[in-house]
Amino acid sequence: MATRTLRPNQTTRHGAADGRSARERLLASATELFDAQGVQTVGIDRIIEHAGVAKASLYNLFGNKEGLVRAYLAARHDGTTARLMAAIERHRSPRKRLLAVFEAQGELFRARDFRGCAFVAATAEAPRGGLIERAADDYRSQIRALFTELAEQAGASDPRKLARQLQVIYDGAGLAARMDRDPSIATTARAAAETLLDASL
Amino acid sequence: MATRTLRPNQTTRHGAADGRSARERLLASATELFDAQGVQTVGIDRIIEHAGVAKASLYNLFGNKEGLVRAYLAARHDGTTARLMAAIERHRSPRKRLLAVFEAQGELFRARDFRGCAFVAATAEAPRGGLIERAADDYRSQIRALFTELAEQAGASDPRKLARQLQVIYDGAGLAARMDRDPSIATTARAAAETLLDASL
DNA sequence: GACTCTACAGACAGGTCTGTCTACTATCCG
DNA sequence: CGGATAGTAGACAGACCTGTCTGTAGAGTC
Repeated sequence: MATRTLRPNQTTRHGAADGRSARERLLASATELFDAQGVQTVGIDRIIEHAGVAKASLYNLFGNKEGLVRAYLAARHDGTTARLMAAIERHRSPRKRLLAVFEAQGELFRARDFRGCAFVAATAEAPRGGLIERAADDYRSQIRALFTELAEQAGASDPRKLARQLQVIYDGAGLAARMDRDPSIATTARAAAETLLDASL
Repeated sequence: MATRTLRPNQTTRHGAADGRSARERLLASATELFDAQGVQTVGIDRIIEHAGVAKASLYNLFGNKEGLVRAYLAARHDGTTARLMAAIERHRSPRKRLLAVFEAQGELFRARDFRGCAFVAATAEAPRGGLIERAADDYRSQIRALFTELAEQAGASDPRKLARQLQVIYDGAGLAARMDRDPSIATTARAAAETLLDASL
């Protein structure tokens, strides 16, 4: 009874022990594995083993694999937008608020386990027109709306055009950071954003 | 014997009939399916069925699935760089040559079957440090060298910095075109590239 | 005509995948 | 105590995966 802690995420039934519920452990496990190896590559069995959770729990909680993927993407969506908003809120001047997005992105890149945008990876092999594509569309339109608002407040003469340009840079930086395994691309992206902002006034 | 043309890619042995060898048909089939559904999702069986080729031929010609993926990526690499070079060579002025890259990219986006950069998709679920990642690295460093050369010739004060910025835009445009299913992003990218070029002189 | 090369057809092994199902159990709440 | 809740363990079906193997056949070459 005392010697029960065999695996890191082990628990004494009912999701107690480390305080995390089966749902939390599954989501954490899925996030880790999906990020590292991709949604298609990682199977259910590996996720539940790593989480120390029964397969039935996964299907009770998420319905099927796609449900788990959606939850994983939703959590990422919320986390990323929260991060960006927090970085923006640290500044008053519209110019600094806009550029703060690219600084927050740089912090993300520097995280040791950064493996690129989850939506980009997930949609690469997902069926077209499915729920995963929809989740990605939602995420992207939210980011675009954010850039449009920031561009307006910064006084761009054509805020939509600037917003599109900024999103291209945001996307490109995220992609380059992953493909080249080079977080320093964020400073390049910030500089480019600044130049485009100046030119748009 | 006369009624032998059942499937589109059917042949009368020895790669004759439609003139394409087993290798060509496999590569065309793999390209079509990989582009549409992803490297992990598409299995060997579907490729050979679609190509009208025996499984043994695939393994004789490419060794294994990874070999086929590499050939697919190599063909894409050559095709894309050739396209870009051709677009560049149509102009004399260094400025126009540089911007021609983004115009060529726009043409690519407008192709009906555009599904984003194959290297981005393939590396999303490929094992790290493997041959696929290597192929992507090669491709990217070649594109970077191209941008650096164009930036030098266009008279940028810091050609490397401009090249990195341009590659970010190039990457971001390709990603946005796929994710948003919107080829018009190419004109946004071209405009951004022009602004950055002007600012870099 | 014999030989070699290239290709086809398809069975097969061994493994992995998702998703379902049965049976059991610890904890909490009333 | 007695149920409800939330979980565990693991067998199982059915599909699909990669890769190997055997056998056959057309076409060019000597």
